[in-house]
Amino acid sequence: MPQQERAQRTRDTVLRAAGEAFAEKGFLGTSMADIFARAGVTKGALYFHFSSKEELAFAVISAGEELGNVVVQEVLASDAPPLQKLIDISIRWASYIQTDPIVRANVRLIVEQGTYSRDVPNSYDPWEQVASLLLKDAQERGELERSVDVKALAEFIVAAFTGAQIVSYATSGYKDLVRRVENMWQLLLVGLVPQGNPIIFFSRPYR
Amino acid sequence: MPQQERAQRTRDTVLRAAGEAFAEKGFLGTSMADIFARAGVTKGALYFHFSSKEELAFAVISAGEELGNVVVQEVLASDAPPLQKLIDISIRWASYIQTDPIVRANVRLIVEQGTYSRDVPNSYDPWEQVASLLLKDAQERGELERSVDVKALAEFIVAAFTGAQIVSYATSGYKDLVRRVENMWQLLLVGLVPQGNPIIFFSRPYR
DNA sequence: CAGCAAACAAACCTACCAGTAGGATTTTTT
DNA sequence: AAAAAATCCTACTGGTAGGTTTGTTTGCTG
Repeated sequence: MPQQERAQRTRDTVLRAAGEAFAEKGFLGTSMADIFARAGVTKGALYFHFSSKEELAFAVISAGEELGNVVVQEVLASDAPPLQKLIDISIRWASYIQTDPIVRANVRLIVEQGTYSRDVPNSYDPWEQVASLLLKDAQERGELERSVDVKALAEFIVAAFTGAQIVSYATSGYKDLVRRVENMWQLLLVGLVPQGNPIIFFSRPYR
Repeated sequence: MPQQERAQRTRDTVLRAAGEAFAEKGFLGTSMADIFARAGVTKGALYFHFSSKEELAFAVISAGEELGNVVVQEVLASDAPPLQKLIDISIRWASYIQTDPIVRANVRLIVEQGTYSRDVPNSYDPWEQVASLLLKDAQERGELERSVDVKALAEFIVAAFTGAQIVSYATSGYKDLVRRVENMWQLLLVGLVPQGNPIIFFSRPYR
């Protein structure tokens, strides 16, 4: 990794510029010229830090994943009930998608999977893991119907969230994403949460 | 449109080849050379029928949409109850995605929206319309909880289906798509269908 | 001040790509 | 069978892309 502060800074600006460009135009739609022009950096400087376009893309993906991990860790550390935690994670991640170029690039590059030569090992799996964990916890505490197959539900929640993101991007440029995610939870929870459990609040703002 | 049979045939093979290529590699990932090589046709012949890459892509999208319309019309003409119709449409469309290159290309090109210069007017809307219609019908017949906001539900169903498709592609190349869609319905219907209504069957095969 | 990391600059290379031009061939029309 | 129209073919063009090379300059650090 870079050994000077200045280097770290340029690396970061390149990464950010790449994030913006990839988020807007996708991997193949973005040229290296787009990126280093946007970053205000020369070609040489860029290639000093990232040896290829793919490597740069993967760096963006990783940076996005780290932000995801932070969100998950923070929410898990809170003292909310498990279902509430899951909802919080989804909505906080949704608002990250709305605002952070790196995160937007992350989700777009992941959806585009297959345009790269190597392929990332299943990027949805970690989210499913987290969801499964929390759902299982909720079920044990009687806050989720016992008849529900936790794994299947986790799978569905991740897919439904992904779909909300895709459709929201296409129709409103992510503007209505948080609303869509809240909508998802309202429709889902009707059938899955036993009567008499506490109402779940969608407390905004999240950032 | 072509005036000779021979021409119609080459047009069709080009369209099919383009569908396969776009489905596999996306719009920007596909070169015209990919397409006419796959079709076993020369460049000139291709450009006689389609004057640009974008036009070809839009032709593929249209062809896919037509197949979608056929599915919808066929199911609407059946005598199943409205919710069952909606489920049938979703599952039949899912199996089209699994098997038909043109349909696969259609969904991929639509998700990629934004890589083209012109943009298709909201491609999810027609599906939402159909869903709304059927859900409203179901609600009036007492086969759907009265408290449900039909428009919000339709919106969610379309997004959730789209998500299932995206995730299924990334993880299994569409192999588990039908299963995922069935899973979606099972989880959704629990809370939305009043007690005592007929059980809904996922009768396969659909083709 | 010596040595190395970082950044700049510009020319360069190779591959590929969308699209075009104009001629050849096939089919239809007269 | 001749003319006209539709279809198809080959070679070519202009441009862009990712990435390399070479050489120079700036800044940090010991």
